[in-house]
Amino acid sequence: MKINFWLLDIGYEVVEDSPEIRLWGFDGNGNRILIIDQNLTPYFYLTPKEGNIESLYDQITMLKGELPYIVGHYIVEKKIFGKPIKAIKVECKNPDDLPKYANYLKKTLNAGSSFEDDIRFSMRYLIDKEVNPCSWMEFEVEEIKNKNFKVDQIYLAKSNPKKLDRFDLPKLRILSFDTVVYGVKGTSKAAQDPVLIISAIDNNGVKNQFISENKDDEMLIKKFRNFVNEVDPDILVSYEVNQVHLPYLISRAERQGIVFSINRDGGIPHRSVYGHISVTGRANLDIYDFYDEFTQVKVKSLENIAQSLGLLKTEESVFIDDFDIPSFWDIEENRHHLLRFSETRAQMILHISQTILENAIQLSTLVGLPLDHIGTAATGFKVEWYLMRHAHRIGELFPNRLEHPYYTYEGGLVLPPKPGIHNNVIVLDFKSMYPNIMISKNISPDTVIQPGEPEPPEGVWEAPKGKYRFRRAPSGFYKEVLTDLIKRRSEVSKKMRELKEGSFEYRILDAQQRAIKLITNATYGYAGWLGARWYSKEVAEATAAWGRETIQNTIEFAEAIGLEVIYSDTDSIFVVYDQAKIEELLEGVKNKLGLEIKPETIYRSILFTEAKKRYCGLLPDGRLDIVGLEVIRGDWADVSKKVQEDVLGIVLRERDIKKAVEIVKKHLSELRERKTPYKDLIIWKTLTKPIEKYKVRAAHVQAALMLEEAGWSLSIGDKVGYVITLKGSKMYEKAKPYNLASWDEIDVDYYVENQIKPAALRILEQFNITSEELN
DNA sequence: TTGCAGTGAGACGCA
DNA sequence: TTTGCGTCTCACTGCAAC
Repeated sequence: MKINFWLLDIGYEVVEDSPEIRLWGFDGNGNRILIIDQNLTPYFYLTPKEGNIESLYDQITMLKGELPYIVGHYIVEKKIFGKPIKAIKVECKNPDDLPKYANYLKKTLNAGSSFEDDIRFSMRYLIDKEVNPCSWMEFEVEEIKNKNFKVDQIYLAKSNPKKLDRFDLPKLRILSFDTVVYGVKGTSKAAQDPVLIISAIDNNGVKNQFISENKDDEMLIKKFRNFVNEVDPDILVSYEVNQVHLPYLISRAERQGIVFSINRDGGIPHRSVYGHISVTGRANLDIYDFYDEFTQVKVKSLENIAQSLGLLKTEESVFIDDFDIPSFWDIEENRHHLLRFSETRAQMILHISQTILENAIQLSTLVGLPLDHIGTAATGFKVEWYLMRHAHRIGELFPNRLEHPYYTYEGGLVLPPKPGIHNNVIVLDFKSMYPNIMISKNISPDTVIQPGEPEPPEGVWEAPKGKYRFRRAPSGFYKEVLTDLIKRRSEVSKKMRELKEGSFEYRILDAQQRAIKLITNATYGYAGWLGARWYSKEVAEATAAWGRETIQNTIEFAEAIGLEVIYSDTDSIFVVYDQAKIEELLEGVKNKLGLEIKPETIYRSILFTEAKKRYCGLLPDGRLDIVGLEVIRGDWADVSKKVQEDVLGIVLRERDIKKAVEIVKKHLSELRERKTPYKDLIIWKTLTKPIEKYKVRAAHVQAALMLEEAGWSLSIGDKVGYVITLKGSKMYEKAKPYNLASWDEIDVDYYVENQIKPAALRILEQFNITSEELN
């Protein structure tokens, strides 16, 4: 029989010596189903050291008796960096041992290289069968019974999947949960600290709260496990679920001999690639992994993200810090606050997940990674999986990751700005400059002409300063991929224009075009990444060089026709508005450079200091567009950021320097009178390496040490919040974690001289205001 | 010992 | 575990002056 199928999760098992792919998802009627596909044999490729493919083939034939795990081998025509080569496809029984087999054959047979032995079998399946997760396909299947999986139906695949033109989403059951753990000193430890509360809520309004009895969490964990299985969510979501909640629950369960079986195959969640925790048959999403979607939130916490999305109502904002949990739990009449707090968190997680999910699903479909890997896979890998799919279609072998020497090259061009306030300034942007350059110059690892190599008959594109050459034809790997991406994005945008903004289809397409844009724009960076399979310094460097040349020419042209250029950074120029001349510029750039430049923002006025990459513009609707300045930096105390924002507002909207000075003074006297909220004094900084690796003593590292002493365990990527106290003279001596200090210890002078004044003067110095005038 | 100029580490943001 | 460009603060070093 034929069925429609929407893929949610993929895995594989080796059953009785032969591998099977397990596809978890939905049929066309909304049933949760499992399709088992046994129609793929694991394999890798082998190439001979010197040209003689037949002899390598024969050697393998002769070895076959000794190597029962090799089930087949064939000579195939492939390409590597565009060059045709012959390779041997070696098929094996067990997918987990491919690298081992490949190495053995390389050693014994003195073969040259192996390829694709490091591709996980489930990814192999997705690529080879051209299956995209989170999308619809058609399968010829046969129903099977007698397998103990938590699904409505189980089928055996009888055909290869066929892509369907169907874009709706099945009705996904999303379960959000939050755990509260008891811990007297610092970070909770599974060995001693019990789980107090688990709050769970699904997108149908089903909710439950599990509470420990006298800090015994055995029943709580069992009940939660049963609840998950009962609700049977397709998507499990929480905040820090991969690093904190699930590992903790698993570890607590293990200690008490509870089988924490919440997987659809009856198993226990396990750690998988990219540090993510896999719950077989479901997609486990961690809001924490979708950091980049909330760049405006500087200190990433669930509450801050919720607030930025307008999900946090003031009456709900009972916020309880980790270190306050015991006091709320131990005092019976306060306990309801804790219960309410946890429930609110579960609700916030559910809300946030719905905004994330649309983008994640489209990204998953586009790059071909399963939904639960989308958050955890770094950008470079997302690009790479996308490229690998394309490579497979055109018979290109996936290059192995090689060691490359560290190499830097010149990047984008940044012009020093003209300081002061300018009126009516327009920003002109090159749209996707790097991808378009890569297309127009056919820049790709497989089109590079090596030095000394003769020019091909089709001719070459020569990068600025004659550094690199790229053949004009045929089209290279990157050009094909990027052309296709750009074409797809413009098709999606075209469809969107016919739809009502905010409609379901519109939102899906919007998420789609965002996914495409992400991959398109990351391709240049990918090419310059040392870890990339398709790394090419020629590609990265030449693209940047042509980029500089492009913007340079644009600036010169703008100035030649009498436009005043205020500033320029990489692919944008800021000019004083003059309609006729701007039209001339757009036309000229299009004709001369073959690239499109588009008017972007118009500022009523804009303020620059001498510094590059920092400015503040006043938008037509009266909002401030602040770029690079302290206001939008996460490593300044809120009090300084507020002062600077106030100053910018007055300076740009009212042009009243005196008033701006007064407002600074007002903030300073509030601080001196200790009226400034304590939390506005906290400075947050990230630990970017293990504490012992730091070469100089820094304030946030010292604060981190104090936290560790007090029982917290910190890891790379954690933000440390500290305040500057009166004790000591060096900054690192004066710093103290904010939760271990209080207002009385604050060094007011530091906040005056090193926080508020510098932030305010950054702007006011432009108007000759000195530090003394702020006293 | 103090002051200070120069250098580098470290964090974060822009395109 | 996408790139380079850039700002800014503070620690550290070495040297001169006290």
